[in-house]
Amino acid sequence: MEQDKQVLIDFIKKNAHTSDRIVQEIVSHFECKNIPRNGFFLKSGKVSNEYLFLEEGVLRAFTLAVSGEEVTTNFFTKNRLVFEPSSLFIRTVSKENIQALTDCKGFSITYEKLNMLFHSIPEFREFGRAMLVKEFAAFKARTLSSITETAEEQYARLLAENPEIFQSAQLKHIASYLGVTDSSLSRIRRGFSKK
Amino acid sequence: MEQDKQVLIDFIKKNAHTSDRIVQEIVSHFECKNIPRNGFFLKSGKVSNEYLFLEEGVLRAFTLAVSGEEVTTNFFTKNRLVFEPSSLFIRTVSKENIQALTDCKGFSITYEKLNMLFHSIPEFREFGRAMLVKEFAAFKARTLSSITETAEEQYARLLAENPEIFQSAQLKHIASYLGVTDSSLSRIRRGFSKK
DNA sequence: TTCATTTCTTGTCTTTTGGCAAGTGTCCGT
DNA sequence: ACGGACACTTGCCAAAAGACAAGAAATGAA
Repeated sequence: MEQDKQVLIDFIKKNAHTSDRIVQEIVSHFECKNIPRNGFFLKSGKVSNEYLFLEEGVLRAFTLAVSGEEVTTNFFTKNRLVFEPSSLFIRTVSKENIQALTDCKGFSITYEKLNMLFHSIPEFREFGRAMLVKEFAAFKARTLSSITETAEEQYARLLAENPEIFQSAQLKHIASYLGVTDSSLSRIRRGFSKK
Repeated sequence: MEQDKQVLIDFIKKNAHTSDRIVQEIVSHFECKNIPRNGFFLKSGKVSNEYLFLEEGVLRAFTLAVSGEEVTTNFFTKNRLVFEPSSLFIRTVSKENIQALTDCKGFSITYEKLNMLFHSIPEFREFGRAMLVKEFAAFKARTLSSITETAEEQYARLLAENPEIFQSAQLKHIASYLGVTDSSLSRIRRGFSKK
């Protein structure tokens, strides 16, 4: 029985400039993927083997700092791709975990099939490169804002741009993403870092 | 007259698994590129059009924060590639500047030729993807350390891993790279943040 | 509903960092 | 050698953030 892949089809159409027939061929290799809340899309120590389009839900990427606490490195929200480039594409052991904060559903494809499509469909290869570069650029932009903006400004922007994260992530998850402690973030929230 | 491209040849051989003949074909499209100290490899507002292998010298990438001051986002040292992925590959206007801190020499290829080689030589395409992913992974690793490590530890690691940067970069360049002010970095250097 | 666990807030205090600004040092050109 | 521009250091004080701990609020299970 076939799932409704319309959202995935629209996403690929928008980002790969190719015919409807080829888009159909591409999406036919994606499989429905559900991850329950708290389930893992990727565990550190494993080699990532999946490329996921997230149709619904929120995920969080994190790594363990030397001190032992979790540091959130990314959030993933609906209608975007979820993958860990270095582990997936260089086939190395991942340092990151990617965990579902809510029940998630989407469509995934294995590394092997993804590569097969990259080889056989040049437009999809371009799509893959564009998505990789887009992730890279987004990551750079965020890093830059972590240097130039205060935690307060970053919080405000995250809230404006990705409000759905705040429905599912804990305060400490967001705090470590912004590089502050959870008590500091709690104060920032209340609007008075000042006494 | 031909320049000595041996270092470039070795770099590509090490990172692209292909025949000597194809490596020769690839490097034949690279041209000698010299950038004098303080010259720009890329200026913000322009679309990047070059992919550079740096044989000798040090470059610095930076952007202007809203407050107006320069924030160093990267350093490039010899025997690695220099490029700005989002501007080069998505053909967007760059927010970053890449400027030579010392006289630099290397070999560059235009976007157009690079793309042509990516299309005609699958192994070089793989090389390109691997380099992109490698840059991405390195960038992520650095960002992570900026959250989990103190400025002091980051400074120590930068000094251990890229001592050549300290020969050519100013204190304020390194300070903004580490996300601290130059006076703080000066204190860190002396080893007494403590009174 | 009630209890227990977890999450979040808040107060106090300490440490770190930033913002000046003055002082020292270094490099260049004349 | 002199002056000037620039880079770096340092002191002082203020602002920001962290550590720790107590308490409030929310969540979930029985």
